[in-house]
Amino acid sequence: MAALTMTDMTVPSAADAPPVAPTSGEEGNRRGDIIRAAGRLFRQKGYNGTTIRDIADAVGMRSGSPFYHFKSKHEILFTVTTEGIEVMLRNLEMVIAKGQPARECFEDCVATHMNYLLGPGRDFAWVMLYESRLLDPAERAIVHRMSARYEEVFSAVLDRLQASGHLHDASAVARKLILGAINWSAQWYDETGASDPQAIARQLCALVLHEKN
Amino acid sequence: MAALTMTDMTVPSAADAPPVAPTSGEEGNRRGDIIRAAGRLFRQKGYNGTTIRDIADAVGMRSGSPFYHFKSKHEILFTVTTEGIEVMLRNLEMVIAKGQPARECFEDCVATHMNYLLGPGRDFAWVMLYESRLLDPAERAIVHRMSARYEEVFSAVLDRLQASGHLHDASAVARKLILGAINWSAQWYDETGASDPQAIARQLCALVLHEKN
DNA sequence: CCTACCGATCGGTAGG
DNA sequence: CCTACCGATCGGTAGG
Repeated sequence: MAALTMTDMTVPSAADAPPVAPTSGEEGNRRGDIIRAAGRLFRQKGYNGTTIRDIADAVGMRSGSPFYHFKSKHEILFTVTTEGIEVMLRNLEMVIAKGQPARECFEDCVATHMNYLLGPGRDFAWVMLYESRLLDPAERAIVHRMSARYEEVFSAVLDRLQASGHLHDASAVARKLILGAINWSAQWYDETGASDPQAIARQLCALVLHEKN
Repeated sequence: MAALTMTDMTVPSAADAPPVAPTSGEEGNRRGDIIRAAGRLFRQKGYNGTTIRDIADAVGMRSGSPFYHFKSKHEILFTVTTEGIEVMLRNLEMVIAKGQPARECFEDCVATHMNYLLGPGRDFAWVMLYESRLLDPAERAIVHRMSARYEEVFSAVLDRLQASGHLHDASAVARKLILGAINWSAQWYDETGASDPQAIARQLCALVLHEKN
């Protein structure tokens, strides 16, 4: 479960060069390449519809080579999935640490969630949402625990929203409904080239919140 | 695209008995058996994670026999998918035909949608929502057209809701957000044994609507 | 709807 | 990270 921190990868020094020259003219971190390619393919064709050969092709490897970096296809799925939740949870906690008023905090949380979901986290978040159920029970339990942690934190935001009179219902069902509206956007964002994530987040807030001016 | 009408299947007369005696002691419609078993398996393990042998086993056939009823595995997926949308669209149009006031109509639509999604349509609706993207482009286009038709009808309901002052935003994005909150319930309904579909529908309405008493 | 089967493909490994 | 390969499984078919 070690964070992949692919987000903050910077240009590595020449000393990091792998022992064997990479196929492309790039630097290192072939492991990260595999994860990113796998994420994209898993989203497009599903986990079971993607072969190790697809992934290897996408990063310019031969079919046996991904197993030098991961011990199984399942481990690739697990890594993509946890990358997805970890980033989302980290983002959420950073927003909350700002200590904004309830309403501003909520809108910021939603916007941040959507910015990742529809932007850089497109593949990772999608795989977490729709493919992680194909993991083994033990792995799925870990993922489930992390998702539960996310909801727990999000729940506190909703509680404050209710206390400030902006939200009437902060129950578990209401929380699921709101998160559903948010997460579902990954399904339709592409086809409607319309709004940006930020704007969608604002519309969601307006839909659910009661203004107190 | 012919409706399967598995919903209104009743006890067939003895004259409908298949030429070859079925393995189990039951009546007919092995095709319907296959569709139902496939729906359940596709939801549990995904389309690509389900084999023809899984489906055949589930209905007590040998692995080659499903191809007597369907010309390919894809055709099974397509049939399950269209069954899902057709029923949902039919249900929606029946509710609208009642001619209720905007607010009552909306709540009825949501409740009906959720009753099918979380009840008898669990497998069909799930496959439509999450597995139909694995269809061929041509088949997917048909499914997409039917979903668009559903949204179109649903959109008219939202427009009336806006006209009556119960909803501020009836835009395409708002529609997607509302449908997302509804559809996402299929993801969490099982684990939280709490509310029934009806109650969830009511909470969704309260969350989104402005009361005008 | 069964028997018997096929060609293709898949995840994964040994050995370097 | 490549070469070369394996056993298992898969969707689908011929013929009855």
